[in-house]
Amino acid sequence: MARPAAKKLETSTTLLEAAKKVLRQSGYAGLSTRDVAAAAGVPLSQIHYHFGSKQGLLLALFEYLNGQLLDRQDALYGDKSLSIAEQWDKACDYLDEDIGSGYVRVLQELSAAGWSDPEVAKVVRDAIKGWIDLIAEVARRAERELGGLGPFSAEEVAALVGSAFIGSESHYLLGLERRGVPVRQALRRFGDLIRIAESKSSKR
Amino acid sequence: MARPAAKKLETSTTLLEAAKKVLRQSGYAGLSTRDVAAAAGVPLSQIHYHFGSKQGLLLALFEYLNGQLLDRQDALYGDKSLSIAEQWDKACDYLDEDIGSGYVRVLQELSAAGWSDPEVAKVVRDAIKGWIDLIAEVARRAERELGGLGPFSAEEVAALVGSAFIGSESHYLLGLERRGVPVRQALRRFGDLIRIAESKSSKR
DNA sequence: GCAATTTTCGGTCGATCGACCGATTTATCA
DNA sequence: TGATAAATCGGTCGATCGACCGAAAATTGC
Repeated sequence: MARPAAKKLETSTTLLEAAKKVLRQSGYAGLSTRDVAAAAGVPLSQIHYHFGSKQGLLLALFEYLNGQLLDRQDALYGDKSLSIAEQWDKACDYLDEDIGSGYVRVLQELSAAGWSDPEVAKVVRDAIKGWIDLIAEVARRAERELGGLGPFSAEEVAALVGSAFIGSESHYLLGLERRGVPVRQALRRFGDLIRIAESKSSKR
Repeated sequence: MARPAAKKLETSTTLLEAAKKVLRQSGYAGLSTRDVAAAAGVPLSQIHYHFGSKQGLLLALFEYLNGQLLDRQDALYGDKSLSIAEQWDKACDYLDEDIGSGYVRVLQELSAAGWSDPEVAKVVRDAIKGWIDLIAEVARRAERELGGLGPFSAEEVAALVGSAFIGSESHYLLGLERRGVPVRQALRRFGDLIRIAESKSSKR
């Protein structure tokens, strides 16, 4: 019954890191508690002791990873000295970084797991909703500074940008980029569009 | 011998339809050969007889569904009487239709399965690559008729549009739309942008 | 009508899964 | 130090998985 919070940093954190590693390598379908325990070098029963269940481990993993990213996000969107185009470029840098670290794979796997598991869906959805809200804020700033967003509302721009990034991740994981589809290049090009709009509005 | 002659449907087709149904309801993680066989009303061993393995069933399922969609796609992109904005609207209609029929769920589940399974990835990737190539053609047409695509190449536009649609599907499956993120509404709004560009170019 | 082939069927195998248990060790604090 | 709780450990349970088998039935070709 005892379900302590991560007090002894060692084992529970080791398990989360191991779960991340296994999820990167084998995906959600190939993720077994035994694999995670083996990767962590601890007995199987430790998973249920620390996280209660396999699902508990996954939810804890997502919050663990998301916590690592929150500071980064706040730093990006809180820095008012950056132009919107510079913020966009930075977001693209983050995507490259997250692909390299394997976080994208984990996020997409958990997202897919959410399609079947309402509890997982809630956690992932809330996180992505948070990101989209941040994007909407930037879009509202762009609306003010650049003079409108064409036919789009700020919320619609945020939904589109969020979809484009998530879809790009999916395409990348499928290997489309290596097959000639310029996924990330196209995302970065969008920064040029913002730059054009910014130079127009500054000349006004 | 009063056997129902009307229900002489091929067993393999029955199995594919059953697999589609199970995949819609339980996702890839919850897809077992026994569930499929039960949903189809045939013995388990029929799956391995007709498709060799579980993976063989999945690959056949994707090609089965994709074949149903190919005619529709060709009809959309082959109809030169439609304006680009009308083509966009129709694509949005198709998305609604595919969400309703459950095809989106199946496609996304198979796509996710491809992240771990190279053979599944190849089939899904080739199909999506085909769609993106079609979009690129439309983008080239837009480039000619509307006078350029801003900083984007046709291939980049295709990559962005493809990502946006796939990402929208993922967001929809997560339930983000019901939480106030205007996913499909934003996609449709993009048609307005095309209409603006078309009216400008016609006035030229 | 008969032989060859295709298809259907029930049953079972070995492997793996998540979960759980009791016993043992380690850490915490009076 | 001794008592109490937290944490670790090996082992095992029932369930489910994909795959496979040989026999039976249906279909096809001659």
